[in-house]
Amino acid sequence: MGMDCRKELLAIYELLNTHFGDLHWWPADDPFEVMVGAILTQNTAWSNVEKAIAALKQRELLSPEAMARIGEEKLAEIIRPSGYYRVKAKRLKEFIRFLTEGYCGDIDALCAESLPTLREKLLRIRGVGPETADSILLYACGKPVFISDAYTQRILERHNLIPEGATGDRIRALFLDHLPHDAALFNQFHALLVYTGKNYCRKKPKCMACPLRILFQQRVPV
DNA sequence: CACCAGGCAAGTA
DNA sequence: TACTTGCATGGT
Repeated sequence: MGMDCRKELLAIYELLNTHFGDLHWWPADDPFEVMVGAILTQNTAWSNVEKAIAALKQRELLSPEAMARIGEEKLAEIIRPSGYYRVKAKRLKEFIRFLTEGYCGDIDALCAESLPTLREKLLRIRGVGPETADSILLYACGKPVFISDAYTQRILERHNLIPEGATGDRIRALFLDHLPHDAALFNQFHALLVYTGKNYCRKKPKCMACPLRILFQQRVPV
């Protein structure tokens, strides 16, 4: 990334935002659904998560109280379409225990915590890593955090904006250090990067044909 | 058929 | 610290 990081990042944002418009993410009816979705979508296509969410809704299990009551094995079968269903049932249970024991299942009480405190607490839960924690913080609680994910890394690497193999922490710090801490900005920025990232394949050769290559190189110095 | 998807934890060296 | 592996369904 060049010397004026802020300008380059904002240039990318403006470019994508103008091109794709407001994507209004996260797709969910309420904050608890965001939290569940954040766990279910780990390394999984969102279309599969939708099936699991629908199954939970149909059984009226999409609340902290209901999900606390149901058995882990039973829960696993219901979320089966989302993949890794035994692991994810355990992770959901861990999260519910955290929410119940720490906040009596009260989402507002959870979100009332300060950003740094809540982030640390979320990261201590088995099954909640940086991306899941940040997704919950931003999209469920409205906290101003930037979410770094596989797409963010791939896009920035592919356009030589960051060195190869940069960690998620470094990438997140890049955005946090150079952009205003604005939840609305981070919300839309991450949405745009995920939306854009779907056009990128893992391996470079194929990706070089991606339609957004031109778009980036017109405006973004490398 | 192969490859991939909005990760994470546990094990190994 | 820095890799490797298991976890699993569903779409292209």
